[in-house]
Amino acid sequence: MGQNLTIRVDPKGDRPPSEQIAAQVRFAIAAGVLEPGARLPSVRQLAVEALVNPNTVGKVWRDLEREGVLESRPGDGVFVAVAAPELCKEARDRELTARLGAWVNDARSAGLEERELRELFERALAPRRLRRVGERS
Amino acid sequence: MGQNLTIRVDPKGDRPPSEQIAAQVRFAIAAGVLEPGARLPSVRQLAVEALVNPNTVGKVWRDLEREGVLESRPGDGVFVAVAAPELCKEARDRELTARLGAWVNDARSAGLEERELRELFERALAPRRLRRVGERS
DNA sequence: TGGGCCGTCCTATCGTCCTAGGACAGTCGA
DNA sequence: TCGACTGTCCTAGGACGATAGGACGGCCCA
Repeated sequence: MGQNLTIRVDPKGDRPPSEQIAAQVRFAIAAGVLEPGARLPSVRQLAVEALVNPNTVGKVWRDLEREGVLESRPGDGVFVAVAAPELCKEARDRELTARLGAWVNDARSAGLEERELRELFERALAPRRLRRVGERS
Repeated sequence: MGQNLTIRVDPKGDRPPSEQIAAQVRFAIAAGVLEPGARLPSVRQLAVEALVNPNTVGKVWRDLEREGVLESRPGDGVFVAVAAPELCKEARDRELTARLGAWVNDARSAGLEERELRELFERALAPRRLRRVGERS
């Protein structure tokens, strides 16, 4: 594994580009795609790839450094910190739990029963796959 | 059932107040809390309750009228349209499906296995115990 | 040593959304 | 008819984030 990282930004998304980039970097580290010591793309390079302003990328690098996820060496580049995987896994679990909790909350307030929640969940897990009877969970 | 409607707005939420109000109204209609013909609170009254500007509420009422969910009678009030439940149930299912799909997508890209997704889901349905994802007991 | 890349910082500008306050016409009941 | 309500519309302003462009010093290597 290592420097295989592609950042995709939707400028019209409901979350600002800087947050989208930060989330994707954190998830890549949590997933092990980016390991401690790995070099991240330069602000100018990623800005071209993701079609955003270099300042936007720079802001993300600085924010993530303050979190302890990245390590910036001016004149050299930014790198994944040693403690990053731990931090990112925690942040990932926190965020995914919160989002799913909000989803369940909203779905219930919209009048859906638990059975319907499970149905939607199974469909989300296998959107284009027919469920097989007795499939092992 | 009927006029039992409380709107809660988080001014610091990631979604703007107008969308929060619109979503809650749509969900209430889909859930049957608001039935066709029911009167909604006036822009000024709801603005006080939800701590937002009357213009913000007015914008929501107008947007929902363009969707066919509400019916505005100037000088009288706004009311739930006849076709609203159908529209809102469709919108609800569409939104919940999209959000859950994005969640599954994100969780997978963050390195979580299907088993862990199911764990998180079960915990979100019944948040009794607190245990980290993938932690061995 | 010089050139090229690196992150950082600064100011200014733009767009979007909500806020603010006022003005208007329609509706209803006393 | 009058007054109190209703939704609608208008302009102005502020908060926030992204954008734009430039300038600075650090690092590496030919």
